[in-house]
Amino acid sequence: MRRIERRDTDAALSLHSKVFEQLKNDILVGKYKQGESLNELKLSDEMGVSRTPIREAFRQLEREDLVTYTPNIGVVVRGFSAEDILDIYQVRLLIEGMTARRAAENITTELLNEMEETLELEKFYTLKGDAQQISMLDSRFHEAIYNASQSRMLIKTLKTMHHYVKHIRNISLSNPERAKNTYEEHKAIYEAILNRDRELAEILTEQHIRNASEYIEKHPLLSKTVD
Amino acid sequence: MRRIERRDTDAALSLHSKVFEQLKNDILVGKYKQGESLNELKLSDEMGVSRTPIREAFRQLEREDLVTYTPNIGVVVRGFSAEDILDIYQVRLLIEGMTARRAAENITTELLNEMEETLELEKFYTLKGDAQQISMLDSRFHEAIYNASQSRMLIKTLKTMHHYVKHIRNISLSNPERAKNTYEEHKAIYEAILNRDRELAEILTEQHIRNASEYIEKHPLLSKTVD
DNA sequence: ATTTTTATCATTGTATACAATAATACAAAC
DNA sequence: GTTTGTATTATTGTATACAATGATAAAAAT
Repeated sequence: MRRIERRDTDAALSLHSKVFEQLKNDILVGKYKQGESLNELKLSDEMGVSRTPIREAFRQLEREDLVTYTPNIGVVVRGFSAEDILDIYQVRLLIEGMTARRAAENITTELLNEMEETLELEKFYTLKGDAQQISMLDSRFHEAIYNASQSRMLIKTLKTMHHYVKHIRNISLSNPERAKNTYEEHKAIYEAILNRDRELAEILTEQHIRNASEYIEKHPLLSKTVD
Repeated sequence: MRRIERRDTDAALSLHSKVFEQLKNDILVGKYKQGESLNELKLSDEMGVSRTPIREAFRQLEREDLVTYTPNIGVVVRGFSAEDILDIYQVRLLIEGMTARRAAENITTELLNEMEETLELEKFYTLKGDAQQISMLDSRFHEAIYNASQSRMLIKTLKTMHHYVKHIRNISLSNPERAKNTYEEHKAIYEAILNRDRELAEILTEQHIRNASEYIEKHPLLSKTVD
């Protein structure tokens, strides 16, 4: 039983936001399995909060497509399948290239610095072999590109998919060779964006996604259903 | 033990769902303008419900990117700009073609019938010149393709964008010539999917989006900020 | 034994009460 | 006049109470 507590560091966040993050994570790591229905009273008891923030989190999970909701019955977990993962990479392949192109056009110096710093840290932890940190930095790198694209729809779409991607990445980046390749590919993309080379940024990004996708397809843990 | 089935005719929507639909619509038609903050108590008073369903609707609007939320302060309307509209059509151009391709591969007879019926009605109302109905049927046509694609991410992404698109369509389809062209283009796409011609379905859909986009760009009402 | 009905319980839906935080107005200090 | 501090008010955040609906089990009817 995990209780949600207010600490000084996250005092700004409201309970319903924390409940949302918690439930999202729990679903993604498989604590709640596909088809399982979530009970408001039980959850509020476990988390030490009332039903109100639980319900508000449910409405968010519903919009993020992580649960399905039926009036007077409640929410059941959707989880995601191997097909969903392939789906995500197909869609990413389609739109992340364009996002990188837009980033090359519109990126601010602030975000360029953010990317540079992220890359340096990524290099450091890749040498060190810290998969957890690498995965986190990978996310930061990609999100910087999303934000740089200046496209509201691309940002929203990619960020929504991203919480699925993060989960997958945790597995694929535990392979040191894939981690090293990822760093090299990121570096090349960064330089293309730095040089405002739209065409190259797009091509390299597409290749990067394709590589990640191919790695996943042949990975035994990920080619099977993940719920 | 008798199995109890839930018919979809007895919609019995919960209040928070209705509040969500209402607020979404109000934002899209411009009742609440960009930057305007939404007051829970005021809204619950106006709508004759308590704050609870209002807040739950807020959490949904937040996830749909229609408002921005700040803890302890509340939500403010995001609205959408001319750039956002161009954004939407650029992203649609990128992914609806692929969606149609997938639909051609995976569509069920049930959805084919749905498309056919939609098209017939569209023809009827186009001749009649009922812009309201045409717009609704246009949405139905595209959503049938989304659903046929069997891709969870494509469905989610496109449907999320779709509520913006619907609003734009209401304006562009009031032009009888554009309405007629739209019908012809839909019919061609339908036949490509019916014949399981992936390539053609993709190409025609891309062209269809491109046409719609071009019409919008030169439309005086839509080339300016719409909030 | 099976089905139907009825009663009971569990769970969700909504309203309201209270707590915590932010916004505002006003007064005091400089 | 501007700024700072403080009291007041408005608004959001959460918990709880009650209502409505669905699920379940027992009883009655066939």
